[in-house]
Amino acid sequence: MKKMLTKQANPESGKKTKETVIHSALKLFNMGGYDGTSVRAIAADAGVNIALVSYYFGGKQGLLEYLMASFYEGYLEVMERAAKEAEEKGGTGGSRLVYVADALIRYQQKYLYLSRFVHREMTLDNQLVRELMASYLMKEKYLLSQLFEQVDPGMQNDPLSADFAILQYRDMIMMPFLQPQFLRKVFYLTPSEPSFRTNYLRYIRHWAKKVIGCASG
Amino acid sequence: MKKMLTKQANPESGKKTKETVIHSALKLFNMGGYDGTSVRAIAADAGVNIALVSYYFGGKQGLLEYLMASFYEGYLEVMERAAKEAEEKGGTGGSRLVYVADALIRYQQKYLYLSRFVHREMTLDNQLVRELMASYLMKEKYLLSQLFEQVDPGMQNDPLSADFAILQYRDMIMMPFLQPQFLRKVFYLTPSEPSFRTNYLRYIRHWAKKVIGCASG
Amino acid sequence: MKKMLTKQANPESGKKTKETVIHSALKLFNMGGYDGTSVRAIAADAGVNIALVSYYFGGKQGLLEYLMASFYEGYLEVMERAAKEAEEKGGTGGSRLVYVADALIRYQQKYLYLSRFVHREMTLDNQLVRELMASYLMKEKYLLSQLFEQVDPGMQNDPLSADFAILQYRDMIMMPFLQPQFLRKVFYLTPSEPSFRTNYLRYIRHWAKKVIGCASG
Amino acid sequence: MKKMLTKQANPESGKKTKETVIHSALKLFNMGGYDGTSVRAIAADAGVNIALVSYYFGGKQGLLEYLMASFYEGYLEVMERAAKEAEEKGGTGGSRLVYVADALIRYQQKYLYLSRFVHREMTLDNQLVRELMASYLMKEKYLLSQLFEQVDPGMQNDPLSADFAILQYRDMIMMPFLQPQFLRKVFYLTPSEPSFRTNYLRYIRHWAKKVIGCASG
DNA sequence: CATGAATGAGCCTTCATTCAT
DNA sequence: GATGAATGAAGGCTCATTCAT
Repeated sequence: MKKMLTKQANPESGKKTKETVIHSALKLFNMGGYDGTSVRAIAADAGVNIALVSYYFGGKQGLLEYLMASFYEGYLEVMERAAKEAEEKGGTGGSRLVYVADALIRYQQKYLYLSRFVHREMTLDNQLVRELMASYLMKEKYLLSQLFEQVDPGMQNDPLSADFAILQYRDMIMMPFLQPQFLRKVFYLTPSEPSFRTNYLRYIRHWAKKVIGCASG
Repeated sequence: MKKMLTKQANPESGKKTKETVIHSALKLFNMGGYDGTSVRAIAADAGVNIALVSYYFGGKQGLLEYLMASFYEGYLEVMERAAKEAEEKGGTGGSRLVYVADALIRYQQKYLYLSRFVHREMTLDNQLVRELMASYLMKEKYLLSQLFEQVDPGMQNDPLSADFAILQYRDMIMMPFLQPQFLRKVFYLTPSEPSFRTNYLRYIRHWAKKVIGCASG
Repeated sequence: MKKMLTKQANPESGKKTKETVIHSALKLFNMGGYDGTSVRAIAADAGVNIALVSYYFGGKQGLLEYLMASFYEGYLEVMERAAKEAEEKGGTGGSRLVYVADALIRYQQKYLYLSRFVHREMTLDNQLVRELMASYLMKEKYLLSQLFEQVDPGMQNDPLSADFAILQYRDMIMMPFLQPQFLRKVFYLTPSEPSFRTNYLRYIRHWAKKVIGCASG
Repeated sequence: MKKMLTKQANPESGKKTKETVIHSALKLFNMGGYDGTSVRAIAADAGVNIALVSYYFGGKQGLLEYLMASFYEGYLEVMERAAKEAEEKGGTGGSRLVYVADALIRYQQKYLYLSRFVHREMTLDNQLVRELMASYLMKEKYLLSQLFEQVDPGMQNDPLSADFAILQYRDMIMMPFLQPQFLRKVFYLTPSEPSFRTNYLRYIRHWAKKVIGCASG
């Protein structure tokens, strides 16, 4: 009797439940961080059984790794493709930077919680982060370097400045998503809105033209 | 025998022990984050009794609040004083930005662990962060706005761009300390070294001249 | 090997384990009191995991409230039913008092540990006790008053004396269970034995006849 | 400087502080019980240093034993003297019971907190209680038996009834002090007030006359 | 596929006490 | 006589996970 009520046969629950868990996890991770969020809380928020997290992802750590990998694989893929497309389209170096930034901002807007969570978690200094840095972030740097090489070969005179520019470019793209509530409360900016992207890209174009020293097309 | 080692008469213990605890806490918080670090681990690292954390700070949460407040009070004080000094010294607007950045980078280099920890913890979205944002970050924004008003009155035509510039300036100053191991592993930069400050300030000067559009003096 | 012993498949565990915990709790509470007994000790005595107390009762306090409520609900139900039955049976007023006392003594003999524990805990002066007093003990007083009204309307001349009689009646019923080891060690009486009830009821009958002033039938 | 404020030279503090501690201890013990009250809370309530409890009484347990012994020594002394005085005064047996009850109620009214605390703590079943029972309560029973022997030699026919009468007499005397807040909230009686003693003694006189079967003079 | 009882480890906090001052 | 820093032990509770169903 009781079982029939709780253990309802849900033919499509398999995939759906998993996504519900992920959604709840991201929501709570963004409030309390990974370590500050319990599997219990996630399951409760998702309205599913506690054991399911272990069941689906092989434990809390598995969920973390799944999320990190998901983000970076998508992120790097977007970056790679956008860079290629920008190259094919031609245009000035600055326009290429803006094009890639646009794609990455779209991606992060699409996966708002995920992006923020991953960016924050990557500021820790533990083994998992080191491993992810050794793979994903190395590739990210490689892609960025390639992008900037094409963009501004003249800057190679001051390699350090070039690095700083790359760093700032990267930072500019992720910053609004790492600290959305700061932008919202202090600057009344809402990184999740489409209009934000438009406005921010204008600034990035300005930045590219001035700092990198090339027209943005 | 063992007692003689642990319960030694230490006339200056009071303050010293407290600082030892703080040092260990920051060290471990930087590796595992606040929630990922246990009071036990802190006490063990500091070589003191577990109960002391509650004894001195009124609990783990009290330690957190103490650290957050310590950082921001110092940080804002440095920013305020540097802004005033820069103004008194005269010079172009760009030079003022560089001067303030210099002071803040020095401050963060001095409190390396603390800075990084606070910056990361502020990306969470819980009540404590909201409270701190309502006080400290509001004042930070106020100081930054004042600084930029003096610097570049002409930028007011595009208020949004001005906000983005302020945001980027702020971000530029704290980014190396939020992600030091990323800079180290991926870009071979060491934010803790004095030479880093010198090099980075050169870039900031460049940035100020180009993006803000004023000579750096 | 060890796992096979501890994590045995026990189809009826759910209820059984809970009762084991309750039994151990009452046993230990009677020796050391509520505050003097640790959850660890209860779990150890019951041979179950410590976490189960929180799992089943929502914490130590929850266990306390569960026990208190369990006792009083049963106690008041017995009192109410016995009073009604005594009324239906007719008989003198004194016989009604004896009938109700009999039922309540039986109840307390059945739940020996529980009765003693609850009686003692109710002598404290904290919020929980005040809440329980506001509900259960008010009803108890109401039932007793009704019982005595029927029994001895003539006593209303001295309402204070009537109150004292009620109090003494109530006290007479619970006293042997609040201080069993005192009765045992000092008076060689064993409240848990059936013979005790028989003898004690004889005294109660005597008391009713003399103090209340009505034959006991 | 600071020391002068906190460590004031108090010439009479020695004895006064000790009594302050006792007073605070009893106050808190009555609310939360012995195990439910921490030494810290007592010291805080008394406004003295935490270490003083260990210093004065040799630990929390020492304080407990001190209080228990204090109560029973006074209680038994009062009972013994009152019994002797009642005998010297002559009068009926019932008047003797009332006289002794009067003295004991006065004593408990004088040491309200202490009485209640001791009565409750004696309902536990631990080693300390057993020890105290072996000495003090045995003597109490001896005194009571003597008192009742003189009072009602005829009751010896039913020795069990005599025991029950003694028990009820004893219980009648201590009950109002074991459960004062019950009397107050449920019956609007205030055992601490002088008028309560007067009224209650009238009932006791009634009880003695009827139950024990001797005039109260 | 999904459940929930049960576990062992660990969490943070508070305990009563000690000791040098 | 009195203090307060410091301790080791224990407190209640929550953690992520497992396993039989």
